[in-house]
Amino acid sequence: MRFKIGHQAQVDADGMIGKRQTAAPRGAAQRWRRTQPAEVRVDDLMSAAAALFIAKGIEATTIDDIVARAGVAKGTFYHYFSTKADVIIALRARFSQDFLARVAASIAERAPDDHAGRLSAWLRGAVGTYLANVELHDVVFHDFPHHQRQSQEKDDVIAQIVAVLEDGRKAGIWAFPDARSAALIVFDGMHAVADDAIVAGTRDPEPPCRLLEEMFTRMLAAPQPQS
Amino acid sequence: MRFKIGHQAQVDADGMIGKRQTAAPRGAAQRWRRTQPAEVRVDDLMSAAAALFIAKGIEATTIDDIVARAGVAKGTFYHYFSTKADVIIALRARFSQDFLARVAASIAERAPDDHAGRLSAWLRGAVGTYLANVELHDVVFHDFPHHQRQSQEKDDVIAQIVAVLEDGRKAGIWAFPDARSAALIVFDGMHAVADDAIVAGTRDPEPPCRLLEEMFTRMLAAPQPQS
Amino acid sequence: MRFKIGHQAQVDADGMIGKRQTAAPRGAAQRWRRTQPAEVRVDDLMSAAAALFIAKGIEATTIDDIVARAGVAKGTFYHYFSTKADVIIALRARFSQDFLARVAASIAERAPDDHAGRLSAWLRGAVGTYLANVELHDVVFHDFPHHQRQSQEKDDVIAQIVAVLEDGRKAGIWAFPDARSAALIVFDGMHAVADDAIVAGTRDPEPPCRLLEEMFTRMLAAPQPQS
Amino acid sequence: MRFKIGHQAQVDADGMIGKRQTAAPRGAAQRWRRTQPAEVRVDDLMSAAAALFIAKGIEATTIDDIVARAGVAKGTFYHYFSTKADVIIALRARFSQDFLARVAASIAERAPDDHAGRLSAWLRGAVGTYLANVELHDVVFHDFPHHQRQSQEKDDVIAQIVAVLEDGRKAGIWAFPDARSAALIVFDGMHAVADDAIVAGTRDPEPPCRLLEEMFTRMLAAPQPQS
DNA sequence: GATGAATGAGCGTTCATTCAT
DNA sequence: TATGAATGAACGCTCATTCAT
Repeated sequence: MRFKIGHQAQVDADGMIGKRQTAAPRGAAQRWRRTQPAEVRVDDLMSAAAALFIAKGIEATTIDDIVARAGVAKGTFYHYFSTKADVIIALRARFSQDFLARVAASIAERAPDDHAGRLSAWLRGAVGTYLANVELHDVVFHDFPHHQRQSQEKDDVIAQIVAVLEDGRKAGIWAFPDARSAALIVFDGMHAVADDAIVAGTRDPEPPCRLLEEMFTRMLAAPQPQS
Repeated sequence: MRFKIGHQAQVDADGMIGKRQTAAPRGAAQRWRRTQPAEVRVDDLMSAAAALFIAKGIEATTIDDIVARAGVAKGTFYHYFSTKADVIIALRARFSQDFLARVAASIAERAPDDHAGRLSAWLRGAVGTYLANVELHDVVFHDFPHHQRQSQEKDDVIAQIVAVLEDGRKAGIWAFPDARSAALIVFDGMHAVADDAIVAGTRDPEPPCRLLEEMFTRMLAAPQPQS
Repeated sequence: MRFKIGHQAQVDADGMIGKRQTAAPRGAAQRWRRTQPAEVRVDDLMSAAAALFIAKGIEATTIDDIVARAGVAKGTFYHYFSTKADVIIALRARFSQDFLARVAASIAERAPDDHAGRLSAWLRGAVGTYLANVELHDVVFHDFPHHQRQSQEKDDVIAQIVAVLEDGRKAGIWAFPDARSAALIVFDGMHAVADDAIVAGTRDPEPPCRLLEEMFTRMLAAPQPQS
Repeated sequence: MRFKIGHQAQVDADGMIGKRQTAAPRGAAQRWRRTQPAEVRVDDLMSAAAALFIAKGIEATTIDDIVARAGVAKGTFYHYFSTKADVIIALRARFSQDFLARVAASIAERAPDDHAGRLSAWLRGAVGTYLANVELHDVVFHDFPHHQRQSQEKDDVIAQIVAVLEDGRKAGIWAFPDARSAALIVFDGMHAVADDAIVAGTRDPEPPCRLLEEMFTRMLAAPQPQS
């Protein structure tokens, strides 16, 4: 099964975020057009860049490398991006949209009042997507110098978690002094534990997910009313 | 009050990590020595680099900038460091040593069996030091491309937290499925909340500290035995 | 009289190997084109480099010198050559092609069965071309560190001599234990005697040519059959 | 058997030219002296340089490399040599002295009137020494930029050959238009054929020696008087 | 839209050499 | 003699960006 998210990239059943595989290969029924729709060119360039960034690092990747891999001329790159940093920003946006979409899909499978289940779904969706795309994640979120402490991307994800948490609080099963802070701990804690799993060598998302579930369940649990 | 940590840097009462201010200016009683003890030269170079990295970013800082600020010739830089990246690594080590030392000092002020107090001390020491040195922290831990998911530096801090947590568990006041994971959540959660405080514009460590204390206290609390 | 050899360089009646002098100066009927055919740029760069190498030596010649003389930007140099050593290699190839062509032309003027004449033609062609281009020869064959004991260039020339010698042997006028060795002695002996002539101050090719002819004629002569 | 030549180096029975192995190792009966006799220091430095030049090439060898290998401080190098080129020149002189001495010894084994034998001895001595020391030979005679077409070193060897040839001419067994030219052909021809043997992969001096003997014997042979 | 030759400021790094001790 | 920290001019090379076609 394959579902399309946004218009730039797609997430397949394995949670891989990456180069779009056009169902109908270009040039099948028509002659090879040197002129491609902007969308396709942009996508080719971004995918080429992503692959190279992952393989050799951002700094070591030159525009020449990117255009060579994308099979276009140097000037073409500058038709679509004004700067190398531009591609990274675009890549970051694409990554985030996909992450958000996938995690949202994961949450949507649970009943609206299954708060524990929704948190668990968030964790499983997030860890799964993260583990499946660490290299790209690192490139767009860490290797890019002068990273922003504050970013729209992170804020969007935090908002997503906050929504889940607030619902649980309203239902009386969770309690916390500040939803945003709790969400931040959930988000960064998730990354920390997932990273550790990677270092440990396993890419099986189950163990870190269970761990995170237990820790955060305790952290968020509303004090039991005295009977 | 001023206390010396290690031999390369020092942390003063304000928690600032940085350029050593020599009490007795060099050359007081003697002629200006072109030749300085290696320690001093290295320190000068590192401090100059740190200041520039913070001010203009790593990439934008040239070796020329660094040596100009340190008041030495370009060759001298390469006498002590083999690469620009070398300084960053040295800076990272220095930062970590100082962080560790300061937090350790903070913990040491509490009684060995005051586990909650020790965790609180860790949090306050960590948040305080972090807030006081974010710029340098960012430079050495984020702006440097190809950061390591796994680093000795982080591991050392994690070990420090693990020690505190294990003590509390042995005392029966805390429970958690895995000490290392708990420590990772504490460490990265601390950064997340502190970062948020910075974005919010306040550098007062008190609010984030309280928040973290409450969240982590719940997360770690051992279930109350049924009476 | 001027005849073209290959497409990169030419040898004029004086036997000078070097900068192409375009008959019709570029831009005569058209506007000055910043963009030149690759051939022309490469040629300009190589000729500028050759002149400078001869004048100041390879090491002392900087890329800046070369591009200044060629009237292009530094980047342009690296558009066509990947390294300073690259130009030298190209220069070497160009030199050899020209040498080979010129000597071949000299030989071709003699009758195919005039073996002594062909050897003489080789010697005269070789000495003449060599004396006319010693400086460039030295630069590309001696001043370049890590010269190869074995080179395609030398082998090509040796093959040329071997062909002449073998023809003479088949005709029964020459005898030698090993054609390649004989050719090597002819080639290096030629250089040695020509060098000595240069040191002696004369650039008149006649005396060394006569000397070489006599020596090699004796060396190669088949023993006279007893009548 | 071991015989000493000059005061700087020695040639052993195998014809190896290289680092002096002091019979009585320094420091045997005495304490290690930081201060060494100038001779020893010079020798250590030259040998260290030679080894490095052979291993990594002249350009790639830095003064730091040399002093590190010789086990002295940088300043010490400049006590004994004023320039990197200086060492090469010294190495060249040492090489030539050894070459000359060894070949002279080889010749001296033949009777003064055994002209063919003396030429043969020269060839065998020269080829043997050359093959045994090609790497060093290349370094000091080829890899050094701006080589001199005319050098005292080469002239000395040429003079040695000239002496042999003239003796043979006076004895009436050889004839040639010019002794110096003949000697040059012998010298450079020897190098050419020896080089070819190296490329061919054999270091057995016998085959090239035989070849050279035959070629040069014919080249030099006085025409048989008509009976 | 697409090309790719040309640009040139800029940077990290090297290393022979000096000289105060 | 011997040291080795300090020097700093010099250089090769990079690469993002432009623009005429």
